[in-house]
Amino acid sequence: MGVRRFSRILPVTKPPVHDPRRTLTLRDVSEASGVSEMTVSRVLRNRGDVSVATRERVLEAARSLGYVPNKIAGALASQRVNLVGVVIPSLSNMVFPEVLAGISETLEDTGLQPVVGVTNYSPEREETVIYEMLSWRPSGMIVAGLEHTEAARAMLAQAGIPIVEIMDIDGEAVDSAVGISHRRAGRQMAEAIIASGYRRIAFLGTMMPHDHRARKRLQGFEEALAKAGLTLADQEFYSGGSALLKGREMTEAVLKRSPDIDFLYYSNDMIGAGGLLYCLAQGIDVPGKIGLAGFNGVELLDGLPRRLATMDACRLEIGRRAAEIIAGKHAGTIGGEVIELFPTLQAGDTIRRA
Amino acid sequence: MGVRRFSRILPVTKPPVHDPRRTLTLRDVSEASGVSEMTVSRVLRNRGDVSVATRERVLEAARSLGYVPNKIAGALASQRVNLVGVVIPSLSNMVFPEVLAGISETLEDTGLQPVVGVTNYSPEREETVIYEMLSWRPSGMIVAGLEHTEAARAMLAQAGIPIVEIMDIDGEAVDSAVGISHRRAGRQMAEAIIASGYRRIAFLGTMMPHDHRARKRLQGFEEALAKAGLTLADQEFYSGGSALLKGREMTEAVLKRSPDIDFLYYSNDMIGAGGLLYCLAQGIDVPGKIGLAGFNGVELLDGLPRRLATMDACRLEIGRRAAEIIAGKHAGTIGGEVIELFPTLQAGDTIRRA
DNA sequence: GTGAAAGCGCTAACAC
DNA sequence: GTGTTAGCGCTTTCAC
Repeated sequence: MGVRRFSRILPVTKPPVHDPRRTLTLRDVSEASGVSEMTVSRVLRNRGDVSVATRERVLEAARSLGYVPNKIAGALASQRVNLVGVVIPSLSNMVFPEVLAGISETLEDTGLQPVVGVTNYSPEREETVIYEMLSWRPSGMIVAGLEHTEAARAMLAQAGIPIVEIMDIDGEAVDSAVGISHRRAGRQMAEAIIASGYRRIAFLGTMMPHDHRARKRLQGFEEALAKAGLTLADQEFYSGGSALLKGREMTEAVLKRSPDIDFLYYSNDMIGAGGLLYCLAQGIDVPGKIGLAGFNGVELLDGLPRRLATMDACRLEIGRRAAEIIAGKHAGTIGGEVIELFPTLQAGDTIRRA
Repeated sequence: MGVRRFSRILPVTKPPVHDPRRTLTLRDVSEASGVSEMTVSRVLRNRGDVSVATRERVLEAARSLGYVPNKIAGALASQRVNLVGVVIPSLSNMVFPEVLAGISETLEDTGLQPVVGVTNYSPEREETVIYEMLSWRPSGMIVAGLEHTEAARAMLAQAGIPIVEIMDIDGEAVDSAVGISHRRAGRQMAEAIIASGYRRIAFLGTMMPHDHRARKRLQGFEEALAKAGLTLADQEFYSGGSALLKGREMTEAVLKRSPDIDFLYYSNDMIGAGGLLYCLAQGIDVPGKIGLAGFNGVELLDGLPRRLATMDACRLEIGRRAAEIIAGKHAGTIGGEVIELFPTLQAGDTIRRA
């Protein structure tokens, strides 16, 4: 962004607010209310029987002092931490916020709180994030993907808490897993495309060595092509920048280079949307002359002039199921669960009816 | 999403992995290495002088055991927590992930870690999130917006740590603040629009009673209109659903209802983009017959057939500055800073040149 | 360069 | 129903 910015520091109009004074403790509430620390603790946690009178006195004291319990001390003493670590590669891909939404929603009435860590698709960064999270002794961990460093896998396996790897099931899980088979998804899309009569098929995707799920989709896609005696007619990769714009640019590049292409398979909906806008602007007959498909089923597609073919990645459901496993809602099981979800192919308006 | 899904639970192929055994402690490392707990602690924190030999022995023991330090105990003992609470209204509005990126980037080499909480634009939820976060005794808090419940303000003020309210500076900050004046932003956009000769101006926005910043922009916008002797010719509000789609629908509704409208001001870029796509599809002369403008400067706009006029909200910069304040990089100040950033108006291709 | 003792602020377990 | 005691696993401080 080559945008110039100006800033000024306004004069301080009031005294500094955060004098690092000692924060309040149970003892303070105890003294203010004339009730023992232990009973104060009970009131504040709604544990055990406390007379209404004492309870009121304690709550009043706590409220008027502005007491906020120290969970660090509480967690150390009780050996319980109401935190669930969630490790994802990115927040700018809307897929992950949606998974998070599913997790939060399900965790809401369990007293558990998700804590998010972002890895930017870097295995080393992931290892660090996992280490940092485990050092807070969370009640469970939800980690995107099945591919981790040796050390990360070892730490997770050692942690003694439920671990759920999400999004993908094509591989070996540390403990539990909830996701779809991306390889199968790629295969299915290829089969649908071939069945609709397309033959000169190109792939356009991200150049991210660590996006294993995109890689597996492409792999499955090529497997199905091979079974039909086909190979990819062209490929184009990108990294960084506005996905929508990259989609336009890559599409233009591919169509200029290989004018006889009749199908464009994108590794995600955002670049697919860019490609769709480009084709429409060029007056290309979609899906007559050229068909298009993406992956993810993102909400954005609803607003486009034509509905891009895609596959729903079951994001919300994945989040929910993973959270349920952590919350121990699957009675009778103690880890080791693998839940496969099955995405639906939405043909939209960019694949010819077979 | 009316998508059917199927799932099955695959048979467990391996023994459950997370038997909740006791996790390792410093003592375990101490015993395994034959070095005192204290020295082990020093090695693991790189504190004080330790002989190379002992250091090696300790690290080897820790590594082979797979020891992960317990930060809960560490934090309690040292009274230091390397966490920074970040409270934002939403993750699905790309604005906030970008602010987060700025925060993470700046915090990276300070040893501080951001922990994110999401409020869904609910003041009560915000109060809860703030309470929960403060109970972990973070080193600082970054909170979106200046409007909070009484209790939330009180807690923040009491916490004894640096508090930075971000995004907005039109109001009273608890401690420090970094943001732009949304009222001024609305005013500026209105002035630009009027200067370009538009007169029949409509507003299209979210119906979110707690989106104070959108409200302030509209307010500033109307002020500037009034100064020019104008009032809004029409308005339309929405909530929920795909913003891009809503943008199309709202635009259609407004243009049908008020055919003489010559400008559409959107409260965010996403609905603005939907409106733009609608106008282009209808063959409306943009910006000749109708002008359009949004707010935020989102990356997505780069991929659209035409560049929507917008104002950059300085998201990355806001994140960076806020993090710098928390990290204590503004030497000589102890809170109470207010940093105003000045967004740039990007006229794009959807406002007539004056 | 290394170790021993005390205690961070809470809660589990038990007494009364 | 309420209080007392003993830690939780580290780090601080001070001694050696």
